[in-house]
Amino acid sequence: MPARPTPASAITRPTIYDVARRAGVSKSLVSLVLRGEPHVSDARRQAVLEAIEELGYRPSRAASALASQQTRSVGVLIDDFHNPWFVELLAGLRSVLDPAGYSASVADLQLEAASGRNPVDGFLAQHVDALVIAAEPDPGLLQGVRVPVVVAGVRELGPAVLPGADVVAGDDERGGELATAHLLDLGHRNVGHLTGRGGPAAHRRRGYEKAMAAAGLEPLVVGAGGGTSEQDGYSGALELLDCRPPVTAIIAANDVMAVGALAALRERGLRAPADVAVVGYDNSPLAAYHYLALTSVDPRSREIGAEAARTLLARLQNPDAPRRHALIEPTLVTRPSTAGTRRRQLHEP
Amino acid sequence: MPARPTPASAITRPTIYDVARRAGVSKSLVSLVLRGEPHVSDARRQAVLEAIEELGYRPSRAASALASQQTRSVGVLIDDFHNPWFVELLAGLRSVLDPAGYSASVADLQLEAASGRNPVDGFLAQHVDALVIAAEPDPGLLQGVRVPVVVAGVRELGPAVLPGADVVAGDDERGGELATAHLLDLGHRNVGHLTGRGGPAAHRRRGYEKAMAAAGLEPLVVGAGGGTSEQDGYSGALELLDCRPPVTAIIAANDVMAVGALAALRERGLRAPADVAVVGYDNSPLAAYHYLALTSVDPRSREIGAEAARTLLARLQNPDAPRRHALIEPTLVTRPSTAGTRRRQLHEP
DNA sequence: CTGAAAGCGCTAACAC
DNA sequence: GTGTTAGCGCTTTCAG
Repeated sequence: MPARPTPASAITRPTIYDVARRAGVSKSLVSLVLRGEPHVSDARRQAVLEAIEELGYRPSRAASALASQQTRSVGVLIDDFHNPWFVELLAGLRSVLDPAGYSASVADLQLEAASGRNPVDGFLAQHVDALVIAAEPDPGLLQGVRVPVVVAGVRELGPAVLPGADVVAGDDERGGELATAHLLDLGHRNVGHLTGRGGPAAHRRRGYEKAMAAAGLEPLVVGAGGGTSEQDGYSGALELLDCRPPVTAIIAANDVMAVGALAALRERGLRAPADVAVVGYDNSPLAAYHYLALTSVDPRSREIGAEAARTLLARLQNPDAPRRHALIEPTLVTRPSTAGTRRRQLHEP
Repeated sequence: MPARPTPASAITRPTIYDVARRAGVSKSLVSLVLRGEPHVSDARRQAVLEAIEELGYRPSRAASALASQQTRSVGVLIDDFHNPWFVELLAGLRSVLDPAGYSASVADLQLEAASGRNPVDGFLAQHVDALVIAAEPDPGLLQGVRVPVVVAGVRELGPAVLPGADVVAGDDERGGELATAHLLDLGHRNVGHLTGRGGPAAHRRRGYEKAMAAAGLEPLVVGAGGGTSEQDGYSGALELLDCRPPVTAIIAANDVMAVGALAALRERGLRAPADVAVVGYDNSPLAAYHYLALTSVDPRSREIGAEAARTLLARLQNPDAPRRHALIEPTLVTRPSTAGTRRRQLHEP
């Protein structure tokens, strides 16, 4: 039977076979060179490399995946592309995955949900070798997943929904403590906290409460069960400012809420840090803007990503290794929003 | 020769063959059902669907791509994940691509460059059926690409680097005019502009200059050749504020620069809009924060994405159709940063 | 160290 | 309408 004619629209790309002929070697040898096997003579390796170059050859991932039963790709499930913390996470992941020859395929849970599809199914159809979950998805989504899973950044998900998954997360509780300790050090006593739904917010809140209790102070929390947007931070902060005695410092569950708090202060004719100090969480680009200059807890997302990738690689290597549960230590980045002590000037150097 | 043993780590997923056996039909029939062909009896179709359900069968994209020579996927090249304008673009793209059965694979130019790889090569190895370029990549990257390309959002790239590519972009020049006209309407005469490198900034600037000229006013531009970050906006605005006569309004090439301008105002003891009105571009989430409340030009990125996807589908259908070059009309979103006229109060409703 | 040969799971002719 | 069959481009034994 004659070969099927290639579709008119198909671009006939050179195959491993063309490379082999051009280099005067066999197909297998080309495959060996591509995979970086050491047992190939330099002369032939050179010939193959040149042929690849001359032909503009690019290996077909589809063919290689089909033959080897692995794609050397991992699916990364992000919560929401709007929330830029994932960018650093991704950079960290790739810094480890790339050298190991793995590629990352990214999906946004919000976007997928909006299209009514299951992002995990998509990854599975793609035959990803493993999954990184950097979100808090509906538990059902992960049901029946048979590839290794690493939960990155979100501490909650681990033991509950995914008994087998490794977890690499920021120590949000520690971060909450850090922020609170900083304010207490500055002499603040009436420190309020803006929280919201979700695992990370809950841990941050716990850290705050722990540090307050340790100092013998009464915690003052607002926003539990609500959202974590700028609007939520704004209305929560208004609530906090109406408390008596008035708060002299506010810790927000994230930077965006902290920006909302700044708006609330302004609306009340107050300034940060002169009247009320403000601390955010995430150390996002927002926090560094001159106009905002927020002291913020840095969860070190890049580290989390890199560690998650290392964990993944180890798991791929040894599926039966004991589960890992790593917590990355956050750091505090101080900026003018908490500069000096109370009643100091706004525009610090 | 005996079948090669499946690797220990491989998860043996059901194949089309298993489904066929289970449903009591042939493999081809299963394939037909999957592709939604109409010429299949309802009884058999039902049987196949049930078998698929029972087995938890998921078609292998690798196999299907290899056999059909098309992946029904498109590569989307974003400039920088930190800049969230791509989120809306992507949502627009997917709103059209999803129903058509295409999936989108996203890469970030910055991140790829950092790993020293060529994102376009990655897409090509993945055998994407088409490319959406939402960035201004090094011209060399696109050399020798043989799949259809649509340039989305960036007007410059089109004719110059990619003679064959369709272009769907925001009308940045119009946006610049819109912003300027708004300020002129408000009675401003000394309107300064913060610009920077890149095609979009250049068009926005041109719109500004055109509108100023039409009103018989002298344009005042700062930052040409520089960056477009918050820091650049900050230092540029400082420069603008030192001009004589002093500006009463500033148009920034994007929202982030506008935030930098706000910081510069504050540092000079000025306020927006009471002393100086400020306009951004992109209508990003930033602009909507209470604390910033920036009037901003909305490029309607979601529309751009949807239109780009439509263009792509049309091109895939008919490779020889004439090139399209669509410009999406931007809108202006007014907020307190330009509220009222000059010398009015800050906190508008 | 190299070459031959057998599929990976699926699609798309073609014959039944 | 339905079954048969020959590959898609690559990896991977296994024999030279």
